[in-house]
Parts: sequence; C-alpha cells; structure tokens
Amino acid sequence: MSSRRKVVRMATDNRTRSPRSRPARQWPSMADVATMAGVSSQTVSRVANNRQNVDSATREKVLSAMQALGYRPNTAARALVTGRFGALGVVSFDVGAHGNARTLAAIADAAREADFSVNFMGVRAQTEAAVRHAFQHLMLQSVDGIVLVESQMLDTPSLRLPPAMPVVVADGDTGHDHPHVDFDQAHGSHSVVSHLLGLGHRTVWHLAGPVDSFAARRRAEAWRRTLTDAGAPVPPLVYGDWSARSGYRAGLDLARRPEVTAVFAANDQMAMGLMRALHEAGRSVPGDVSVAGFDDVAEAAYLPTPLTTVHQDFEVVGKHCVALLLDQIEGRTDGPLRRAVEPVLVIRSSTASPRPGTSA
Amino acid sequence: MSSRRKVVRMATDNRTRSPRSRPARQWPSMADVATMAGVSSQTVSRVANNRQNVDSATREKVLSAMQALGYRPNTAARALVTGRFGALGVVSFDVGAHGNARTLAAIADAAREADFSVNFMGVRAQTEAAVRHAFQHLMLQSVDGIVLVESQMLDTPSLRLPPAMPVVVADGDTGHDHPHVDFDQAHGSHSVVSHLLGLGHRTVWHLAGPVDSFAARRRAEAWRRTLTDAGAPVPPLVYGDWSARSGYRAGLDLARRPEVTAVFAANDQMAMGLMRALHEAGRSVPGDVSVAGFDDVAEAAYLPTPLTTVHQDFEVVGKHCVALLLDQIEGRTDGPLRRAVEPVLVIRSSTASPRPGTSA
DNA sequence: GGTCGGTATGTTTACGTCAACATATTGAAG
DNA sequence: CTTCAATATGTTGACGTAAACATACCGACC
Repeated sequence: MSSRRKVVRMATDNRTRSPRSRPARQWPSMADVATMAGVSSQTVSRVANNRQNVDSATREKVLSAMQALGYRPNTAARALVTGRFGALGVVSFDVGAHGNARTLAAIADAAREADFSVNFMGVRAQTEAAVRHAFQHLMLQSVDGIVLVESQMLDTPSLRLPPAMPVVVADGDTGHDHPHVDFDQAHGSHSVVSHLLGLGHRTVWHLAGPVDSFAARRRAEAWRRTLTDAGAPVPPLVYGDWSARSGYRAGLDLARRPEVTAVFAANDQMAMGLMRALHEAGRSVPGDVSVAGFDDVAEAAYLPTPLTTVHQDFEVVGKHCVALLLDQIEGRTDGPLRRAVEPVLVIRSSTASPRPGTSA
Repeated sequence: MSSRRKVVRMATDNRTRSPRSRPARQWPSMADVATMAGVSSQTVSRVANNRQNVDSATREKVLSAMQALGYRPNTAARALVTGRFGALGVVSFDVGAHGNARTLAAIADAAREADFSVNFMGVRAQTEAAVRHAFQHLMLQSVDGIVLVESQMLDTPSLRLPPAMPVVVADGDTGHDHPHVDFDQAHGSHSVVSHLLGLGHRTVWHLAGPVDSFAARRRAEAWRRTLTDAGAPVPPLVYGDWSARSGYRAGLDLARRPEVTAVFAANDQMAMGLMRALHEAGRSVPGDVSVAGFDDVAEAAYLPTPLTTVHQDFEVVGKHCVALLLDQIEGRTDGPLRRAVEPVLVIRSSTASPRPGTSA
C-alpha cells in the first residue's frame, strides 16, 4: 500500500528547476551591519565608501560592527549599481612564453596598485573562434576594460569589440584605433644589427620568430631595413618558433655555412639553441660566429658565453597598459594613445669582431 | 557686482557626490529583449539559461531579438541572484618565475575548459599584508573559488580564509585542511640523487632554492634523506634564490672545492649559472663535475651541455587544481583531497661517473 | 529670534537577473 | 464531458548596493 503512494508524487519538481544549487551563503549585508550599529544601511554604505560626511563617532560604531560581523562589500551588487567591477581583463596567448608571462605579471602588478584585479583569459589556438570566446567571456560586463596582449596574428583582420569596452592592445597590431603599447622593436633590432655591422661583420643573418608573431615580424623588418640602409647584403631569412629547439635546428644549418659570421636571433631561447648547435659543430662563439639575442632573460648573463641581447622592461609596459586603460575607464581623453617602450642593447661576450680571414 | 555672485553658489555639490562618473553604459537588458520579442523577461531568462520548457518558436523569437540587440547577460546581476560568478581566483607569487607562470597558464587553460575565467592576483612581497590584500580583493565574493599557488612561505602560520570560499592550495604548505595539489618533490629529488650516487659519486652537493620556498625545502629534505639512507656523507647545504645569478655565485665557491664531483641544483636556472661558473673555473661538466637541475625548462636540452633534470608536467597540476576546486564549488564531497603529480627524471649529458682519481 | 547654509543621517528607488508562485493552455485518462 | 497532469508563459519579489531625494539638526548672521 505504501509502495503505490511513493510512485505517485514527485514529477513536478525537477521540471523547471535549475541544476544549480541554491546560494545558501550567509554573508552579512549592509543591512546587518546597520542593524548592529543602530544606523541606516545608507550610513553603512557611506562608511564603506569612505565618504567624508559621516560623524566620526558614527563611523567608529559602523566600523566596529563591520569588524564584528566580518562584513565584506558584495562586488556583484556594487557592480550592478555602479557599472564598475574593479577588474581588468587580460587576453593573452601562451603564458609559458617568457615575454607574455612577464607582461602579464607587470600588468597584474600595475593593476593591483590601482586596486584592480586582473581577469585572465589564456588563448591557446590563434583562431578567431578561440579569441572570440575569450573576449566574450570577459565582455560579459564583468571587467572594466581589456588588455589584449596580441603578440600572435590572427586569421581575422579585426576582432569585433563592443564599443563601450575600453581596450588596450599590447605587443600587437597597430592597424586599429585602440590605444596600444609596444616595445620599439625596430629600435631594438636596429641597435643589434648596427652593433654587429660596426664590429666589422660583412652582414648579419637573422633567425626570426614565427611568421604569425607581430613582434617577430617587426624585428625581422627592422633587421632587413638596417642591412639595406647600410648597404649590406641581405641573407635569406631563417625561421624558428621561439623555442631553443628550433634555434638548435636552425643552428645546425647555419653552422655549415662558413660565410655566416654573425647571427641575430629574435629571442634569447633561440639564441641558446643556436649557440649549442654552433658549439657542436666546432664553431666558437664569438670567435667564429657572433650571436645576439632579444629579451634579456634572467639567465642570459650566465650562459657559458654571456649573451649579447636586447633588454626589455616589461614593468614599464604593464604600467603603460594599465594607465591607458584607466584613462579610458575614467573618461580621460587627454592622455596619449600610443606608448612605445625603448629596449636597450646589452653587450656581453657573445659578439665580437670577425676573424681577419673570414669571408669578408 | 557679478563677481560677488560667482562666489556665493557652488558648495553643495561636491559635498556628498561620489568621485566616480555615472554608469551611462547602455547595454540592453532582458527587458529590452523581452519587449522586442513580445514576451516576458522571464521567458528571456529561460532562453538565456537554456531551459527546456520554452516553445521552440518562442525561443527562436527571443534568440533573434538577442542577436539584433546584441544582448549579453549581466554577470553582476546574475551573480547577485545566484551567488555564482563563473570565475576562479588565482593568488600567486612572481609569475616571472617559470614554474609559477606554467602553473598559472595550466590553471587558466583548465578553467577555460570548464567555462570559468581566472581572476589573477599577483603577490610580490611575501608578507602577510600583501597576501591578505590579494585575498581580500578576491574574497569580495567575486570568485567562486581560489587557487593559492603558495610556493613561498609566509610569516603567518595560517591565512584567515572565509569558510564559505572553496580553496585549493598548489605547491604549498600541507599543514592545513584545504585540498592541495603538489608535485611529488621528494620523489623527484630522490630520483636525481639516486641517479648520481648510482653513477659512483661519493656524495651529492645540493644547491637549494630559497629557504622560504616550500618546493625548495622539500627538495632539500628529500636530498638529505636520500643521502642519509644511502649512507653517504651530507655536505653543507648551499643556498641560491632560483636565479641563474645566484647559481653562478654559488658555483664560484663550489668550483674551488676539488671534493665536489656532483651537484644537484634545485632548479634549471641555478644549474645554468652553476655550469657557467664551473666552466670559467676550468672544471668540465660532466667530466669533473656532474650537474643536475629541476624543472626541465624548454631550453634545458639545448644548453652546451644538455642538462639532466627533473621534468614536471604543469598541465596536469592545473587540471587537478581546477578539478578539486570544482568539486568543492559544486558540492561534490566524494573526490580526493590531495593529488600528487609525479615528476620524471630526464637524463641528458650533464651527469656522468666521476673520474677514477677524484676524492672518493 | 528667525532665516539660511551646512552637515549628518534616514527613506526610497533602481540596477538586471532569477526563483517562486500564479495562470493559461493543452492533452489524456476515466 | 470532466478531471487531472503536464507544459508554456506571465507576475511578483528579492538579492545588496548606492544615487537621489528628503529630513533633522546646528550654528551664524542680520
């Protein structure tokens, strides 16, 4: 008899019910604090927002009530009213890569100083879909602005960004109207190539980063221009993928050509792989071949042959990104729209004049 | 006469006014979509949340209205009601450090797959205040859970975490009741030291990471235990700070001691600096001294002497962190509370048997 | 000693969403 | 044809906060 009854009920319930569990969280609200302190919730709000028109005695009462209850303002409710989130979005490719990691860290530091948190979305594939997904998630009005650390080129010419969302592009395309922050790659490349030519090398080979990287492309372009301007022959471009492995592979090739006396690698990791290949092939650095990198990673100075490279100050980039974003968020329109950070050539032991007898 | 008038007015205004500008943002809301589609906003809500009890014709109408207006759900309003944010917090120290960057990237990847975004807070100083500030910002109920990539030890024994906030600790202290994910540092260390002892070295020196790092401490402890268990003498511990520079410094010292035939550096960067110092001092690797590292950074295989090291799979760590966090967020209590990831010894060319004549 | 300007506080309302409840419509079983 | 359950939709209210508006009080000035 009871078995029949059991079957009858229960069917109406999971019909329209959401799969989520209930909030059930019991954070104290302003109302709780207000009750405890014997004031209105608006006064609590004033104290929470540090307004000046609150009597100091009242303020004390409220503060101690907050303390006692462990009150924390509810970001969601606040954001709903103010339209501000206290968060910046960062969309970036592979953070395992040195430059991107440093940039992210710098942005996060700068953001923290401005009392913003950083909502990070990593993008693995360089497809439009992946980037769009990352943006969509951030664009759900949960950040006040987005830094796009573009670095890699996409198949699509332009992303559709919501007009009301402040955006800053770092290390990326400049063919758009968003403010952007970049290292002056051309300057960096130029200083390396000039340095090597100045040492007496007939020309400088270039081990470039992947074709789909903005930075790699700019470094390569500046390399070519510097050679051309100096009247030096332009050797064929060699491509790597930023990894030490790819530098090694390219190095095996380059080591076989006696006419190669100077190589400018587009980053330090590739320079390391390159040096290893040269070493294996019995060509000394910088005796037979001069090698220069780009980035100045922490260990560049401590390689068997300390690496001549280009130092980049990521801290400054992060600060600039956040500053430009805050300009937009807070409605300032008088700030600059482009900030370039000058990299600095650091000359160590991996570059030297070519041996008198060589190919020149 | 007019000059007097000017002074009189204006004083009431900036009294209670907030310094912020108005929202003024005009995103369409569910109500707008509802009006356009000719349904109630609740029906729009149902469509937005992909509920099943909506007529397909109605659903189409709503969807096209959303499309036309460019509607995006408002995260803040949703979060206010549901108590969920679709965001995970990550609190981490220096992201410039290889391991932390890789961990962050892996967590971000795993989070993205679960359709969560990642709210990143970098902590620079290892002071309680800095960490507390980072937590406070995240704890403002704007994330559903927090991964603390602890790595460095703090002066305070325990952080006060809100009980309702799911937390996972990665790479940190185990003296708490939060689920945690770690590499099995002891296993990694043990395999390196055993490897070196097995090659015939009388003992193995250790170039440790900073004393305030959990990982460094565990690697050092396991190093000591392995030596003790094998009956090998325990040389004095040498400390570095993870950087190639510190490895170089320590290396200058170690190179002077002829009894040093094998050194286990707590990370690859220090191993690089160390090798450079040995090289400068005319001691060959691995001929005179064997060197092993920890991390297996991308370029470890492409150093002049490819480095024997311990490979760590950060992807897996990230996946585990997110999985454990989601377990808590979604109320699953049957999952594991601790996940260890096994690192793998990678033997390359920097380790070999000692020369017959040496000190043994 | 009353008007006035200023300060401290309280009251009301709206932000956008979703859960709970209410209602209309449909179809099937008795 | 009635009864009942299931489905589709609408209505109301609440989440926690801060802006806008309202009130109470205090001191100063003429």
